[in-house]
Amino acid sequence: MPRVRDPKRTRRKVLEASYREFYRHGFQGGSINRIVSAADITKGALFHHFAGKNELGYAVLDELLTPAVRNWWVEPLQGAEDPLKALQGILKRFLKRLEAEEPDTGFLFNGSPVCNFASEMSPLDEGFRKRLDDIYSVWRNSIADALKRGQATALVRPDLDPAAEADFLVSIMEGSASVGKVGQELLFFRNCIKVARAHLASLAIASSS
Amino acid sequence: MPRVRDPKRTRRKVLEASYREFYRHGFQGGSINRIVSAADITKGALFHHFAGKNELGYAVLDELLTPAVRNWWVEPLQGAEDPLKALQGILKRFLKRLEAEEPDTGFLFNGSPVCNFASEMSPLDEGFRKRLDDIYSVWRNSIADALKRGQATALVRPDLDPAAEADFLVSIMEGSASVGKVGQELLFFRNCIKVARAHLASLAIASSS
DNA sequence: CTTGCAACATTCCAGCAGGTATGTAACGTT
DNA sequence: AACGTTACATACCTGCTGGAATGTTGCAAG
Repeated sequence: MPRVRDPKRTRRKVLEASYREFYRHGFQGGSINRIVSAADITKGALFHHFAGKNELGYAVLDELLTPAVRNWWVEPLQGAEDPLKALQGILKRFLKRLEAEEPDTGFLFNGSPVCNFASEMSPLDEGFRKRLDDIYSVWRNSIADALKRGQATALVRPDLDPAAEADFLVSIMEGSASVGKVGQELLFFRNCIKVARAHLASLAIASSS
Repeated sequence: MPRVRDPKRTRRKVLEASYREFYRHGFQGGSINRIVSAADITKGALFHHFAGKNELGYAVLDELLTPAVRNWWVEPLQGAEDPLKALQGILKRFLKRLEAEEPDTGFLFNGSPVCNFASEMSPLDEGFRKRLDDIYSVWRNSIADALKRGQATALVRPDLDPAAEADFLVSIMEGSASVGKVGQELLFFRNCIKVARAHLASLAIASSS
């Protein structure tokens, strides 16, 4: 019997336990029973807050992963005057985080949460596909818009296609996460980021100063 | 009862049906029962040829996906005198294949088979991780070696890191497959390949001819 | 011609999956 | 203080999963 009632907190616990479970075992491989015991609640509580496993996955995407993308990419980019510098900064920040995280629970071992959902569920369920499409659209648009602004202020080469560059960059991020988790070595990520940063540098208008 | 006995053929049928099943539903989401009925055999036959579900997945990696990577990347690269031209050719060939495939069964909807296995299973099972690590190592080494040869013959800029470039390229291929399958539009792949080809072009030694 | 094993086919099963039905206690409302 | 609703808790259920056990038949060697 519940000693104290705190629906917001309960919902949060379920959501975060679900995130960890799905991150580790995948969505289909993730177990409701394990989520329940990890969150230290009961199945009745879970199904009171969420209609089913799919809705639980949707909520993880909507309420945890979408904000994470906003935090990592959208916000840093929309406030920046030099988009290329901002992108370089994001990559640097990302690498620092990789170096700081402990094994087994982080990016280096489990890859990108968004990409994992996308790989597994987007061909299987339209609800997942739609939400993932939204996430990637926001992500890509934030980069493309920043590059466009950079072109307008003569910081970025005018001959390149901002949308194509954005697609390319997101692919690099998600691809390196998926491939890198197999080898589980930081060097792989360092390599990808090194080349990506050189590529970014080549997008600037060559200044003759 | 079996009318004709053809163990090689039976094994092949199981293997290919398993590949399709795992490609569509993932490994954990893939069902042995569906494989059995799709291959039009019985469960006894399947377990006669394969010790369990994991071994079946291993066999798909070893006998189907490893050869595919060799065919698409290793062989074209090891016989080429100009590695950059060869890489451009592979990208062209890949795009042609994307344009030719029918919906729902192909790359555009289901992504890269190797990457799907990697995303889902490499953190969960060491047998999978090891095999996937081998596949990616072969892939990356074939690119890195080709670039090194290009440096030796003064076709590729000497200041770049072949291993890092290889890691970067593989990430692009796998990343675009994972992200692109969400949107299911050819334009995304065209964009990625366009930028990738421009990047490849920038790796050549600037000829003043 | 039989004998033996490989190549299947058939049947069955324990376990866990997601989900439901129902019960009960906390808590805001009037 | 009585009531109704929200927020849980407990127990249970059906379906499917991977896999084991056992049965049967083709086929090649001796």
